[in-house]
Amino acid sequence: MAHLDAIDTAILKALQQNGRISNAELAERVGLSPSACSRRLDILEKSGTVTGYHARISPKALDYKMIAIVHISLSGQFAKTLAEFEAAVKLCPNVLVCYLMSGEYDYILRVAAKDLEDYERIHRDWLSALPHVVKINSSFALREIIDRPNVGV
Amino acid sequence: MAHLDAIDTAILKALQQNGRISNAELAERVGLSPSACSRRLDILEKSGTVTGYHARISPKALDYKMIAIVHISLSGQFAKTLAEFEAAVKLCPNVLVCYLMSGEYDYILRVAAKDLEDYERIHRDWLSALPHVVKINSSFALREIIDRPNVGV
DNA sequence: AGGACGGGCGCAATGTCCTTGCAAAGCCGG
DNA sequence: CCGGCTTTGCAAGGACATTGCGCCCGTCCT
Repeated sequence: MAHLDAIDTAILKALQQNGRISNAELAERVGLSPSACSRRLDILEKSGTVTGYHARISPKALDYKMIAIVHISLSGQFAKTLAEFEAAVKLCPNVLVCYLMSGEYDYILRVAAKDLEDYERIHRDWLSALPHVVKINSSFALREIIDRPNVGV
Repeated sequence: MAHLDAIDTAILKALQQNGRISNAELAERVGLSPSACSRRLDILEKSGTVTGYHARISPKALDYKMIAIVHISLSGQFAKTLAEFEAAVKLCPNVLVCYLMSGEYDYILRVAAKDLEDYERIHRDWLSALPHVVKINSSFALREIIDRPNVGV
């Protein structure tokens, strides 16, 4: 992942906002010929600077109407304890985000569910089954105020 | 936003995973001719089912190395209080996610910062300036375990 | 039951776009 | 000042997106 100049940054910004823009328009927007732009983007992708392109789907369309924020504490902080927990949590497809945190709880999760009944199932079959957990605290999102894909977009 | 059949769902799933796939390959993947696929996608976009396409950039490349989770309590739950807070929080570009929550705190925020100094600036200039706030609790992500763009991908 | 209607499909054509080779221009170090 | 490296713009060939058109199938109404 080499150094990024102003044009690279412009390419990344444009694709953050519209990831399905054509290469021709992207080139025009950053002030480059299409071929040069395509080659730069190719480098950005292969170097891992661009990690992927994803469509954002209206959650209602997919029937995931519910977001839960789950705080979890483990029974210890040994590397093995953390590793086992993390390996297990990665298997749950409803967990969108998981961070190891500073502060009162060890992990914070963002979980998507179709409804309360679905969340009850996820909680029972997945979250409660995670290893080394000593405390789970679920809160539910009442309303989404902001959900930006990236900083400053 | 009309009803989605199996092919629509397949289109959405494919574009969730790779939002820059060509229409030709998308069509092949869902078992449709390119023209039919293009027309379906057009409908999905215009109906608001697909809300956008976004490149995912390695946070390190953009120098945002730090994620903070911020819990906030307000001085009341009146609609006007909430509305004023929400209007203000939307203006901060570093706030990636904001939910109105059930539970102990009123809002939960996910904030991106370049480093601790940058976060201190955001906290001072933005978060502390939000109206009606009576309590702010910041925790920092030590490590990212999962960050999925969508459910089940 | 039969015909009219409409939604959705595939095919084909045209215009646009992506990609790769190539030569020239810029940049840096020796 | 020169040689090598990088990156650019241009051109060509092949792939792709889009739109019109005719067809098929399911539905509704008589």
